[in-house]
Formats: sequence, structure tokens, C-alpha cells
Amino acid sequence: MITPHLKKLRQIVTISAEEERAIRGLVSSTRRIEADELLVTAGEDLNASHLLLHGWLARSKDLSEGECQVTQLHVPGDFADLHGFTLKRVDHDVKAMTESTVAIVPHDRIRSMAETFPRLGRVYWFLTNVDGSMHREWALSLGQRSAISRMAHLFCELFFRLKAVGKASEDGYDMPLTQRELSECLGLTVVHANRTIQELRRRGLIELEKGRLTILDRRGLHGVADFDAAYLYLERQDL
Amino acid sequence: MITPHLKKLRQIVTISAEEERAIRGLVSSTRRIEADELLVTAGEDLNASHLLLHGWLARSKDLSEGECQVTQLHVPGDFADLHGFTLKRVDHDVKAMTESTVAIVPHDRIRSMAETFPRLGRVYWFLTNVDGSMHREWALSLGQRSAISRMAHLFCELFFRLKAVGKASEDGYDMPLTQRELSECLGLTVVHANRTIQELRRRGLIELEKGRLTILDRRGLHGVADFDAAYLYLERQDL
DNA sequence: CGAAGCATTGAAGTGCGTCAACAATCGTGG
DNA sequence: CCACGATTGTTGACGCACTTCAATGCTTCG
Repeated sequence: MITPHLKKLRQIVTISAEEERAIRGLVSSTRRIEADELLVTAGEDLNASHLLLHGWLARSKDLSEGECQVTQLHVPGDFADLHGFTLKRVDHDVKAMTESTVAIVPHDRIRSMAETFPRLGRVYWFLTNVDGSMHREWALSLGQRSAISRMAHLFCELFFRLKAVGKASEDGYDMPLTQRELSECLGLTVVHANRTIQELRRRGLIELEKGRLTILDRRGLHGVADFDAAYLYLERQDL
Repeated sequence: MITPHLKKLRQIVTISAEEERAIRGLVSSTRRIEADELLVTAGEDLNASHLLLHGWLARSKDLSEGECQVTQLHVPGDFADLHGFTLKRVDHDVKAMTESTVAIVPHDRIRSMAETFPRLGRVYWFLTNVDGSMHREWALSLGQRSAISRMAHLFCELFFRLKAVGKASEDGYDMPLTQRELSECLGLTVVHANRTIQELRRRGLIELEKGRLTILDRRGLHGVADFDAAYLYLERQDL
């Protein structure tokens, strides 16, 4: 059930059988949510975090006038709001981009796991710090990259992250986001997101249709994006 | 010496005498660095983190063409790279905006402190999660706010953060950043940053000269910024 | 006193936004 | 199975916020 999460962890650190039991013991129950449903609302009190088992989620923030910015996307194996363990209330919404299933992880279980297995505590601290690293890369995108470079960069990031949980093939992956949702990740209008995708197609870098992204020229896409996967910290860590 | 840091912590949680000793024991030495010097370089291996005692630092990332984005500013009391404790190598530079003094905190000391005082471990985990929250707010700024709103928002954020360590007065604070550095925080060109500051002045919201920011109309500045301090998590926490 | 960095200004350009219409696709119910 | 409305994708015309380039004064400091 939490297989993608364990798969992701095991690429970073070795997990003993005992630790695996502790991790599996974190989950109290699961919950299914529909596309567009809010899983967490900004400001609400939390006593559990959500581990994504199936589907895609997004963290998003709104301005009072209604403009929406997605600050991170989540794919299976990700914790959508592990930082809620220490923050208790979170500064953003978590919404479902597709119909999804999440595992509910009560905070008191994380706490006792971290006290029993300090190394696992550091592993989960590490995961929230990788979230921070992704946020910084997105800030770099939003502040300095052009629309086409931002779009390319997002496609590259998702490719690496999905590959890490076995959800990408060599040439692409299933992409359930609409152009509106992509535009909310990239700080663009829908219209310009559309033109940007067309330009990526025209340059022969990608194909995107019927919920599937095909990367035709990975080298070229990385070039446009100025992409370097180091900020994802996918390789083995000593924690 | 680490007074601003303890002052900041004590607004969040109560610190016992024993815990205070542990915190003071984190510091192995101090280091002074000149303005514009790099304290940490993206990708280098770290075995210590840096607690800022005096001065201002910035986390910044560059594109290969040279465009620079500052992803966070640091004021006294902040850890500039506490996330390096778990990441080991960091995805950004840390550079000095002014002449500064930092305390060197070896990672093995953080580790043993977190194992001896699990609650302090959570407090420091919390601090890195607040960094994440600030990153998300900056992403919202960069993606959705106009230039003037972004600038106003940054001034508001710094006011609250400096007040928390006793470095702001009721009407403003010392602002050592040049317009170029401000523009790097906000994803603007220097020229437009200049025009944006002038517009804030013209509206009677701020004064800015000789390294001092005076907030003439806090209500008005918050309005332009669409500012809500909740994302800074400055109030008391139960950790 | 001169050089270097910083702030300011003007003029012109452009990447992306806005508005509006239409086409394609999808989900749903009859 | 088709009809229907709703959502999503696409296109064109036009506008504007911000950029670019270039020049000038202002400050600081050796």
C-alpha cells in the first residue's frame, strides 16, 4: 500500500525490517478524495499528515483577489504536508488534482517513531528539507526563467520524480494536469501556457495529448530548462 | 552572543536552563565575513551549519546565463543553512549582504543535541519548515503579485522578522540592501525596482534613504502587499 | 580628486496578459 | 446510442507591466 513511499525511501537510505515495520505502523487509515476536493485548508489545525498513495495533489496559495499559485506538486510516495507535523497549521491548501488516495499519518505516531528511531526522524526531516529545495528551484523559475524555460523545467522535474517511484517510462509519463493547472504552477495565464506548450511542440521537444506527456528530446528539454536534478536529492544519503 | 537566536526561540517555545546550555553548546567557533563574500557555495559538502549573529545574509541561486535569484534573506538569529544538517550539500549559495558574523555549528553537535533533547530536535525541524513556508510565500509573490506588491510584501516581512529579534523600531528598520539586491529578491530589474520604490514613496507608504527604511503607513503597506504574517509562525508553538 | 558603485531618468522594445470568440473533447442523462 | 452542456484547448487582436539600453548625477572612499 505504501509501496511507492518505501521505494522512494530505499533509494535514499537503507531501511531495516524493523524500521520498515515502524514506517508501516505510521498509517492509521486511508482516505479517498475526488478531483478538485480540498484535503487540507490553509490555517486549519492538523494532527495528522497525508502520505499520497495514488493520484496527484498540489499545495496552493491564493491572493485575496483570487489569483492562485501552486507551490508544489505531489505524486505517489510523497508526503503532502509532513511539515504540518511541526507547523501544526499549514500556510497553504492541499488540493487533489486527480481522484486520489492518501494514507492518514497521525502526528503522535511520527513523534514516537522519531524518538524510537532517531535516524528515521532525520530521514523525514530530510524529506521536508528537499521540499524546501524544490521551493527554491521554483522561486528561481518564477523569478528568472522565461515561460518556455519554466514549462520545460517543470516537465523535467516531474520526469525525475515520477521515475523515482516507477511511474515514468523512458520516453515520458502520464500527465493528468490541465493547462489551467499547469499555468497555476508556473505563474502564467492559461492562454500563455497554451502558447508555450505549442512552442515546445513546435521545437520538437515534447508531445502532450490525452493525458500523456512524451519527451521527444530529453537533452533539448534540459537545455531549454537549464535543468540540473541535483536539487531533488534523489541519490543515496548518509543520514 | 547567540542572544538574538535565543530571543527568537523563546518567542516560540519555552527553553529550560538545561536546554539553553545545550543550545549554547552547539557553537564551536565564530567567523567574520566581509560583504559580498560567499559563506557557502552551492554543491559543496557541509559538516556544519551557520547561525547568523550579526549582519545580513542571503540564499541565492543562479541560472547558467548568470541571472541571480535570492530565495531568502537572513537577519540575526536565523540559521542560514540549518537544512544542510540533513541535506549535507546545499542547492544554493549563501552570501553576505553586509559584513557579518556567524557562529559555526557542527552537524554532529546538532545530531547529539536532537537525540538528547528530542523536543529541541523538533524545534529545529520546525525552523526549517518555517523557511519552507517563507519560500512558498515568495513563490506566491513571484508568481502572482505585481512589482509594487512584491516590494511592499518584502518590506512587511522584514519588519516582522526584525521586530522578533529586537532590530526594528515602531516606524521602520535599518535596510542595508542596495536596489540591485532588492531586485534580485523580487525577480525584477534594478531599473524597475527603482521605479517601484519611487511609487511606494509617492504613495506616502515608505521612506527609504541612507540605509534606513521608514514605514509611513503600515496599514497601507499591508494593503498593497496583501500581507498576512501567519506564514512566519512567530507566535507560540506547542512542539 | 578621481574612480567605482549606486540611484535616477528617458525612450523604446517585448514577453506575457487580457478579452473575446470558437473548436474540440468529455461526461452525463435521456 | 446520441444529444447536450460544461470543461478544456486554441486562436487572434490588442494592451501593458516590465525590460533593455543608455546616459547622467550622486555618493563614497581610497
